[in-house]
Amino acid sequence: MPLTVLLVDDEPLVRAGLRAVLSAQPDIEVVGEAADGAAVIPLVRQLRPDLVAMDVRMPLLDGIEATRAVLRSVSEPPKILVITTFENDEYVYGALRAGADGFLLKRSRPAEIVNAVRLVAEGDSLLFPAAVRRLAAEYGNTSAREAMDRAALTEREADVLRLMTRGLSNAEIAERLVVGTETVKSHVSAVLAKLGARDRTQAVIAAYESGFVSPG
Amino acid sequence: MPLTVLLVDDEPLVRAGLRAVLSAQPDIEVVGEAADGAAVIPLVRQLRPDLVAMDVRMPLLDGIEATRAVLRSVSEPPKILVITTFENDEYVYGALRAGADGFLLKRSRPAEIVNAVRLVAEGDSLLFPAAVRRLAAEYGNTSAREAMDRAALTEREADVLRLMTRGLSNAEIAERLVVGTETVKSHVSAVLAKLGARDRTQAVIAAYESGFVSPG
DNA sequence: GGATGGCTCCCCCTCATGGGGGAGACGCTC
DNA sequence: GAGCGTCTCCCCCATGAGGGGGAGCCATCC
Repeated sequence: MPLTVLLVDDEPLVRAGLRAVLSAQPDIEVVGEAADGAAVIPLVRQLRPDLVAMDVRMPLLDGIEATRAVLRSVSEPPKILVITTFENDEYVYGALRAGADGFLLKRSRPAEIVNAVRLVAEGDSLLFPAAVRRLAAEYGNTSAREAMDRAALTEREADVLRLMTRGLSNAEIAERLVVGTETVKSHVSAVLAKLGARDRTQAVIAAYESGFVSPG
Repeated sequence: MPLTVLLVDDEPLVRAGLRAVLSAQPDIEVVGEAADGAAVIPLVRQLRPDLVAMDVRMPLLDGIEATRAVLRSVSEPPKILVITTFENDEYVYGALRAGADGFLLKRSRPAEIVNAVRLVAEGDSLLFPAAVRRLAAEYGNTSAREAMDRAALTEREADVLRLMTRGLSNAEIAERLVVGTETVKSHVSAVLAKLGARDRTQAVIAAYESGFVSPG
């Protein structure tokens, strides 16, 4: 059975784009659309989607209030993926506090969007790596490392990512961790998926941008 | 005899900060200040400093031209340490090509600033510290200055490295720069050689560690 | 003029990388 | 006990990446 998604955005163009990107996936089905937050609750009750992809800035009822309302009024609420244009959107922080499971930038590439939908639907939290640092700053007493944990990296995956940021190859990481190269490849693939990275270079960039590691 | 330093920066605040940091060292003496590049040459002739700490972006005469002018017009030129606010290094690489001996980010910690001044004054160069050391080790009796020259990126190579640090593939870089992928591969190979990196991931790491780019 | 260096593009080649599957062992929770 | 997640390892496969060559064009410098 496919992954069912409800789209909520006041811009028809954005909805059309998301529908095109997501419907192209065999395992994802867009079951409905809404143009504002007020229409979300009845649609969620009626359609029972696995995930709601929702803009944070909308008329009538914004993403924060809509998220809160959905979580209150539905017994088995869908996962909620908040969509935003800006990285440093204070609305995102509010939405995450209200219970959203992750957020995504509108300018993300299609592959990243699909990846984010799948990850959040599967229960992992997802924060766009470049924004983790800012969120960590906003949370104040929360460390960047803890914010990174919201991206659901396991201990071993974090070990692997750390060695990746030292420039090690898979074979060298395997030697360092005393495991097989196939194991390292599994972990690397998991890291790439969770960070929304296409290759290890992008993963290292995400690690620096997120504060997972710092220069010097 | 103390290490004599001439400060050149158009911002009085920066000069005051550098003076405070450097004067606190018993072996370093700040012998003069200048607010723009045009004032550098007469001051160098008059004061004969061991080292000039110079901002790259200045009115009238920028750091690149000032560096070139000093090296041309003085028989025994001082070491030149280029200071920059940004990791966006068009100017820095221009200055290094013009003959500067190293560069430093303004946001460096005081200890790093002092260290950089001492190192450059002693004849060591600061560029990509890790890469320079590797190159020096590889080429044995090669001086640090020669190693740095090898590590001085051309403009095009800097362009490529910058796009590498944004996670782009060779094909994407080629598209962005409107050249062929073979050309990009040539530049990438040159960048890897100059940075002492084995692959693009290590090059990106070197870029972050050196301040060529910075997170956020 | 010749030399140098940067930018461009081409060939061939090897191999690490990453995606697609799957599977067993272990420890945890329900 | 069953289920789940993590860690471990395996297969096949396509391809991007990087090394080692070479070459032409152009600007600058001597």
